[in-house]
Amino acid sequence: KSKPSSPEETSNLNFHPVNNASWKKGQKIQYLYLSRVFDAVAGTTKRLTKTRLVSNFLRSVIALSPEQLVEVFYLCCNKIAPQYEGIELGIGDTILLKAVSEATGTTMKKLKEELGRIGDIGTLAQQKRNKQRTIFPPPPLKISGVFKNLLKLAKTTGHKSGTVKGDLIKKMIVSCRESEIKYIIRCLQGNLRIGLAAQTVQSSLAQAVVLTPPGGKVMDASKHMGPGELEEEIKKTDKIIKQAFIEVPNFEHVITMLLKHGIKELPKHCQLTPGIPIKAMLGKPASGISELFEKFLNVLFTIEFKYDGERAQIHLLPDGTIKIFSRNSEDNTGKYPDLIASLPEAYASGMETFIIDCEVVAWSAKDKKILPFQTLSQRKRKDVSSENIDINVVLFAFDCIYMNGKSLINEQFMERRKILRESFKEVEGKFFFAKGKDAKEPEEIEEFLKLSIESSCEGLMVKALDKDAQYVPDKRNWIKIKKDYLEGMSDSLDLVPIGAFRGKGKRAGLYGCFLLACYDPESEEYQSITKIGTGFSEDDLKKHTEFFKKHLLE
DNA sequence: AGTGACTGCCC
DNA sequence: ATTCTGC
DNA sequence: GCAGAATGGGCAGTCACT
Repeated sequence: KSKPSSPEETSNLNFHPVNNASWKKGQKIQYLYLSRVFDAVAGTTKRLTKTRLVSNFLRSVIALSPEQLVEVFYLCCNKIAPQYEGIELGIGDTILLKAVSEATGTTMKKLKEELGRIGDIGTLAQQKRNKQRTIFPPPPLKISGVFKNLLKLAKTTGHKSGTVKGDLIKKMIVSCRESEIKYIIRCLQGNLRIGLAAQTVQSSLAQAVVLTPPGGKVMDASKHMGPGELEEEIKKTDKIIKQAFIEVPNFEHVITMLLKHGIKELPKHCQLTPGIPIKAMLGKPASGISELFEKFLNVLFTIEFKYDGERAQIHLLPDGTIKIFSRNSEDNTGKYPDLIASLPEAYASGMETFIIDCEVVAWSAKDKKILPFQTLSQRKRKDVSSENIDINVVLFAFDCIYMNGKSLINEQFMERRKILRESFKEVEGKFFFAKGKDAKEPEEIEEFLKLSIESSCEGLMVKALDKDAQYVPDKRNWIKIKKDYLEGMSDSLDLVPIGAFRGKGKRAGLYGCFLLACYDPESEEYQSITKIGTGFSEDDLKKHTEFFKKHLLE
């Protein structure tokens, strides 16, 4: 109904990755062009449209500037490096506000005031920036320049790093045009907030390489395809690309291999490798035991204790090195030298390689009992050595993803569990298997849940054994049962809202969360207990905001 | 050297 | 982590 | 049901300031 506002917005049918691109072969791509795509993506809620918008841009990058595809991809995903490399920006809202304040000549007080209404530092900065008069046009920001600056920000540490970082951000801000400033800032916040993230960007890449294959002369492969063939190709390619990112969650590696070897050869070059963490398989909440039987009708399943600790994916590399990764693929190797020292007691010396999935739990050696999460969280995280360990820990292993050179992710859990149990043995106070039971009856599950709570666990994990029981990284294919989820079993508190905080992003203009208190009759005071910000429908939020606006005390 | 603000990462 | 929402 | 974006408490580590 409306004319396309940018080349990238035109449909696949009409889009030409070279003729419709805003830049020419061999040029550095301006960040402005990407920010225009982001604007278009933000302008729709339809994921198919978002995918098409991004894929058209990626097609131009493939056709004109494949050497910049990695950086473009990183910026679309709002990341700068693989998680396991531990590269952090070290920039939060406070530093950003300060930079915006200095770059636009607005006082912090004024900015904070307006931020309450607008709910987004990026949008706020854009408004302030548009009011400034620029004497001469700043040099355009390039994608590679922005990306390099992000890495530079991450590398800047130590004394006076705050000032250096602030100056670099300000320098970028003053070069911004149109909505660039908004996305630079949101990028620094680690929150693009345009309804675009990893999954959609990966789908966009798949669509792009089908239509405009890397290294070729074909600009629009759909022209040579029969009806339905394009959709089929895209579906197949989507699967291959996503699998590649699952097995090697390193954008640079996957994209380099994709450009070099093409989509068909990609799986060969992106395989699960000890030393590179994969995303964890997760659980989704069940609200009752009956739910399990609906889901696992005629399917074997098992129930395991859900330990209250920290996830640990442990790798044995061919050179004998052991590495430990967190739930979010952070490298926690340096945090647990004690586990690394003791783990070899749990397997035979002939072991070459493995990846196992465990929970690290705080442990009282004296009482031989597990301790609460709170205790574990007090453990040192850096420069831990055997002398300065104050919080003792123990492992509970529950899955095996890789064993002696062979990936097990496509094996059923029944088989993986068998390999885990055959390859490891329990070591008192150091290494245990997660307590489990292949229960069949609701009563048995109820009983086991009770036992888990009494044993200082959070509840149960429920896992299929021999059907649809592969290890699927990043998917919530397991089921978790905590007593809080169950009707009548959760602890509840009657609290009174005594304060509210303005919402951000899609909650801008509303109260986004509330401060709750408990009345103490002795002191005749309301004592604050906690904030709460989930469980509200959009309608609830609107109503609460209207209501509380009428009852403001200050 | 001590302290508080800020950030990132666990859940 | 929990929860809601558009597709 | 997926993907994304709101939101929570609480800890250790880092850096600026005194």
